[in-house]
Order: sequence, then C-alpha cells, then structure tokens
Amino acid sequence: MAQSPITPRLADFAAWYQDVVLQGDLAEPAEIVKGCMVIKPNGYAIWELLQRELDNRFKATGHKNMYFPLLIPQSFLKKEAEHVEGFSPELAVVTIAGGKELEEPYVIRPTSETIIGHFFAKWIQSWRDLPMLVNQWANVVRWELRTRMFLRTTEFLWQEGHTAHATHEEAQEEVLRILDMYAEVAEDVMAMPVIKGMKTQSEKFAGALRSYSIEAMMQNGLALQAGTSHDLGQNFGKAFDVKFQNKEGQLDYVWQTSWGVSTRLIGGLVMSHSDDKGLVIPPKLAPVKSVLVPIYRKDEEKGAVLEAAHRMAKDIGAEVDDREGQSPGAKFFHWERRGVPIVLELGPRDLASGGIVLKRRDTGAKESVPQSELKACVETVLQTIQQDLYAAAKQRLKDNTVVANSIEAVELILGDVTAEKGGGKFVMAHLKDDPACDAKLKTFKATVRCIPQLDEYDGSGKCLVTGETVERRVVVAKAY
RNA sequence: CGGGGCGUGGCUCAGCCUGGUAGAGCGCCUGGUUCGGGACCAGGAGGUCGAAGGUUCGAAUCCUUCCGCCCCGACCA
Repeated sequence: MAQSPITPRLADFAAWYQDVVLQGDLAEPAEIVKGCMVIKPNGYAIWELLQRELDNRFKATGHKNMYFPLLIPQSFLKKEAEHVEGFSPELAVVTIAGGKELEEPYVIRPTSETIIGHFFAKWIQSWRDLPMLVNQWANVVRWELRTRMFLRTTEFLWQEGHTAHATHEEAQEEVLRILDMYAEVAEDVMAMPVIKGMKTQSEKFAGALRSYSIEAMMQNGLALQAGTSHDLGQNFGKAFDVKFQNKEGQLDYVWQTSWGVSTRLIGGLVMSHSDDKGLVIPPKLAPVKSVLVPIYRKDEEKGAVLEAAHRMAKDIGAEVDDREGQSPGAKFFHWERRGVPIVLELGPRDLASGGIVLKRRDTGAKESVPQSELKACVETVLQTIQQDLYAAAKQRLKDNTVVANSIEAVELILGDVTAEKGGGKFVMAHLKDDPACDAKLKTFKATVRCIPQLDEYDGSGKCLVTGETVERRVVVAKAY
C-alpha cells in the first residue's frame, strides 16, 4: 500500500495546500524564476472556465475587452501620490533595452490604472464618450517578498476592469454592480461563499477613494480576498487630466473605477473544497467532469468492456481512461487527486447486471446505477455535488464566525492562528474605520477584512478601540 | 532584509563527518504474467554530484567565494 503523497490538513495546512496543488497537477513552482509558477493544463483549464464565466458577464454589462502595453513609463506611476507610494516597493523596472540604458525606465505593470488613465485622457472629451467600460485580461508583476502558488506569485494572471463615468453616482453603481458579479461567480460557479463589504481606509487600494472586496474563508479559517472593486473617485482623472465637457458645457474630471480578480481564485477554490485525498473541483469548473475506468481481466472481456465503455462515455461526455499497464486502482487514485467530480467503473460484473458504478469525489459514495439511466444520473449528481460543496462551505463559514466584544477577546481568538496550524475564525466586532484600529489589530497580525454590506448581526455598538459608536460589526480575521 | 532548509539520473533522497571506480527507491523503455482502490518478475536506458577557484597523487566528500530555489516572518491580489 503506497503512502499518500498528501500531508493531512490537520498536520500542516500550508503543506497540504502545496501537496494538493502539485498532486492535482494544477501548477508547479518555476524554480528558475523566483516566485513564479508554471500553470499546468489541469490548472489552466480551470482558469479558462473562470475566464469564460466572468467574460460573459462583463460583456453582458457593456464592457469591451482591450489590451494595453505591459511596460509603463516609470513617471506614470508617480502621478498619483498614494498609488506610487503603495506600489513602489514591489515594482520590477526595465532599465536596459536593446543593449542601451533607457532614458526613462519602464516598469512592468503591477496594475494598469496609470497607463489606461493616459489613454482615457486621449479618448474622452465629451459626456457622450462616457461611460467608457474597458476590461483587460493580462499578466502583472508584483515583486512580493513571500510567494505561494496561486495565492501570491510574482507574476500572475488576472482581469482588470477600468471604467470612466460622468458622475460619482454612476461610478459607485458600477463598483457595486461588479462586486455583485464577483460574488455571484464565487458562489454560483466556484461554490465558495463570500462576504461582500468595504475595505477600511488603511486597507484600501493605493489611490482609491474606497475599495470593496469579497472575502472568502478557507478551510483553515483564514480569509482570502477573492476580488476587489474600487471607487477611484476623481483621483486618477485629475492625475492624468481626464476631462470631459458635461451636458451643461462645463469641464469636469471623470469618475473612475477599477476592479479585478486573479488566478488567486484557483487557490481559493483549492482551499475551499479539497480534502486529504487531494483536489475537489466543483463540477462547473471541472476541466473533466467525469471519467470512466474500464475494468477487465481476460482478453475476451476487454473487447466487450471497452466497446461499452466508449459508447457510454460518448453519450455522457466522459473521458475513458483506457491506458494500458495501469491497474484500475492506480487510475482511481490518479483521478481522485485531480479532483474529477465523478468516476465511473465499468467491468464484466456491470455488463452482466446492466449497471455501472458511479463514485462521487466529494463524499466518496459509490452506487450502482442502471446503464439506461446513466446520463440523467450523472447530470443530477453533478448538480448535487455543486450544491453540496457550496452548502458545506457555507456551513463552515457560519460555524467559524464568532462575535467578540472586547479587543482582548479578539486577540484571544486570533492570536495564535497561523496558515499552517489553522483554527482561524471570522470575528465580528465593532470597530471604527480608523487607522488606529487597524494598527491595534496588526499587533497580533489580524486585519479588518471588510465592513460588510449586509449587517447580519446586532447593528450599532461602541468601537472596541476608540469607544465611538459605529454602525455595525466588521469582519476581523487573519488573511492570506 | 532576518531566520531555517536544500542543491547528487526525470522525481524523492542516501553517500560527505573519517577523500580512493557515483548509489537506492520511485518513474521511464522492452518482454511476459496481472487488473473491482496505488500489481509482479526479468532485462535495460539514464548523472560534467548548482558554479568557480583552492588543497591533494586523487574531491560529490575538505577550504574559499559566488549563484539559485524552497519554507517561516516583515510587505502584499
């Protein structure tokens, strides 16, 4: 009996995560390039499915895809004071090109607000040019000190939406529309429940007026910021001189938004559903939804089994694992680690009985179903898996959300939590949106994840740090 | 940047202390027997031991310098 190549979650959650990503064949560290990874077919296929889900929604709401240069003149970053301060430490800069020192270095984009601001200024003159709704699928580079596959890599893939509007109200609507869209994809497609809310002033995007995010809870109780949507106000409009003439004939700066989700979502997906046996992928994002493993002993059986296997697999769109020289057992483990939602087993026994064995990846439950009902069965089970994964994640979020009424209580709950040991919670506490509060939490490495849009608790109360009355409880947690 | 670990066939590692013909398991190739939860037998291919310099008759092993990667913290989607 071979030993599992996957560290159990309870032993070391961070090691488990790495093992699952590697064994699930999602990605591997590039090694030759610091902090970067190679996304492998099984991982990239998930990204493509996510892209499709998101892209369809962007287009349905009037956004158009564009592509902007990877390299940005260094001076652009400096035009917005907060922005340059926020991003400077993590910039990769190109100083030599074509064998010559550049007069002005280029930065490799960490995000594209600045270069897009430049072009918006060129393209926008009138209120008739607004709203301008742009999205870009791209790679970005942020020289992070600490990287983890998918969750934080030096280079990562994402989409960044950039829009310009005539009024602040319109921009705010856009910001929240996108936030809702992100939450819908997270919950309905990824089966990953999220909390929608606003970031505190200390946690907001560098250069934004306000930032909103969706926050998910991983199995170790740590929070993962799964998507952000920023109300940029007129900050970038002013920095890049993006002016338009309104209906009254007056000049005004545009109101901008930006928003993004990244390949980090795949990390969230892994840490939401997978188990000690490996990857578990919700059916809507599974590159392979079902695999049929044929079983036979003798050559006489082989022909009949393979014929039936291919016929049935074709009918339901399953892949047949007819690799020679691998025992069925080895194949079961193979697909289990890769998170395929349904594995079907078909052997002489089934041919005789007219049944076929269907195994669910999430629960491990095995049942024999009549071959004639296979198609309907697979459909139903896939839907059930999708729902059950969401329900389980939702329940876990609920079970691990607690209320605290003093800063000591918050520290007691979160103080010892680490990504490795787990035990994290979402702590609902009354805290003012004040840098002093963020700083206080930082002493034990916790952060305000967001100020929830929806108050599911007891309304207003006194801030645990300043004593001032605040409207509602905020989500405090340790985060990735 | 601080702490820790590691660079030896594709992968995981042993060998280094005490210098003397480069090893194991897994994987891979060939043939055969197997096949309802990680099969077995036989044969085979595959390595300038991270790099440079030094000590030595002789270096994977000792010395010096450098490079890289991973993990843990501070920074962050």
